[in-house]
Amino acid sequence: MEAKDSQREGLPELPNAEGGDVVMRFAPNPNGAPSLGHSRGMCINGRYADLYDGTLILRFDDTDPVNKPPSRPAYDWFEEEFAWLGADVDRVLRASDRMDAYYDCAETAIDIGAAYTCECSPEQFREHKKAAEACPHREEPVEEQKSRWRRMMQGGYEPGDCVLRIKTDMQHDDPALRDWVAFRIVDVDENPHCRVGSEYHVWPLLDFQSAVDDYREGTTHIIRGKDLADSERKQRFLYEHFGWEYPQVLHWGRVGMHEFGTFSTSTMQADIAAGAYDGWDDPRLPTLKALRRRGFLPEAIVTFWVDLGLTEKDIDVSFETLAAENRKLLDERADRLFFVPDPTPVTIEGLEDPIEAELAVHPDDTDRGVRTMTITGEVLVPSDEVADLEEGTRFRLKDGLDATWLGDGLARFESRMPTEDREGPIVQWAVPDSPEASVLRPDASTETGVVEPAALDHDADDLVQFERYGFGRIERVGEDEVDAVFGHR
RNA sequence: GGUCCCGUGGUGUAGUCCGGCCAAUCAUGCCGGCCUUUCGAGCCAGUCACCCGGGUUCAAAUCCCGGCGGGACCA
Repeated sequence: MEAKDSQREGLPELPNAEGGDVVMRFAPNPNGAPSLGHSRGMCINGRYADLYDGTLILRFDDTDPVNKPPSRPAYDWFEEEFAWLGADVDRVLRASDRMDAYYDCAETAIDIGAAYTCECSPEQFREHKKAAEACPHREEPVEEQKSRWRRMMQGGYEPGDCVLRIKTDMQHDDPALRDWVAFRIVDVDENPHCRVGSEYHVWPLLDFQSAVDDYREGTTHIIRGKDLADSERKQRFLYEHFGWEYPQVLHWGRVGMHEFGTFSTSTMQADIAAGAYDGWDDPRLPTLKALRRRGFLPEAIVTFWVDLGLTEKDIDVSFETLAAENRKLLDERADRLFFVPDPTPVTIEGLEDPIEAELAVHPDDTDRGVRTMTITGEVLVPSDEVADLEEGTRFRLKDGLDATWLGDGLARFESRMPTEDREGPIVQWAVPDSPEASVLRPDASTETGVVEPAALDHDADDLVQFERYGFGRIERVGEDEVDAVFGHR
């Protein structure tokens, strides 16, 4: 590492990682498609695991079938997006596969007097909490606790009638930490879990499940949102009961993006269900599916997050910053194409011979060849580019010819390319009978027009630049038409 | 109301732990210019910041105290 006054390169060092054997985990709830927000966790955890040659775990914390019910396809989506972002996941775990381990821990906790079963109603316990006094169940003998736990496990309680609590400190300054709930009973007939159905009705809460898994998997470093700062304080009580060593924790603040607002998966899920969006890859959504669809490269997303680093500030970043990262990469890679939105015909008068226009596939790399289009007298141009042209104005059909606007869909040929000087605007164009094209815009509207024939040589998923229009991704290439999705300028 | 976290330009970010080389970094944005067979890229220039007030010190973005502001969790 460099001296302290040097500019930071990449991520800061992980604290207490000298000994190697770094184990990082990314632990989402698979209740929808991974969002840009999730990708922060994937990128940063992935990068650290890489940097320290450590282990990277993808762990699904899917133990809340009621409030944040996981969704079946989301598990695969997370694995796919993780791979897309270029991270090597060493292990994939699902909390819902590990219920026996949580139960084992619960029983041990009861045996050693670290946990107790509590039949207080939420209201009753709130009173105890407020009064900083133990509830009557806390001090009952272990045998009584075990028997109530058995009753819980055997289905002898209704949801809410009994929970398992971890003993902390009923006088703790922060009431939220006083004897927190580790397990509760769930009505799984009403809320079946998408993977294990109604097999279990006693479910661990996140703080317990996550703590146990972090220990069992040997997690050395946890990076999580500072909204979960209380989790650490809660979990430390559990770790102390068991004599475990708590991992290093780093926090980051909430991230929002001006253009998208929230990254909330639950909100997106609800909006999609309500028909407000066409699906998880709707271009209006900040999901990785949508961004990929718009032609974002994983490297751009990784760089974007690494640049932001790990700050505890709550920040609102601009989509433009992400687009700028992507543009840097795409500018070099994307082949150029002519797209003419909302075309209107223009007749060029005074053209004696057809003009063969040569268009570089990439303006900075002649090795990539040219496309040719022949202008014979009529071209298609974007309506709004000629709408305000005054009669007598010189303009240029880009890479084609210079002409003078005569109004009313007529223009007079002046000179072929290349010419010495240009005056007036540059206008995009296509030849008649060009393939039709549609571009899905970021607001989910569709812009239709024509595209140069060379577009038909592209394949779905190719990333291109429609000159003077923007970067995007080809979504479908048909016999004589092309669908694309707009990414950004 | 309680507990905790955070305050550097328009947006992010480096620097804060270990005070001086910080009249403060880099990116993005914006403004202007150059270049240009793209409204992309590139080049040049400009714009804009250490929340406030005290204190310590020869010296404070950096340490201390007090405000103010924002956020999270809990109630």
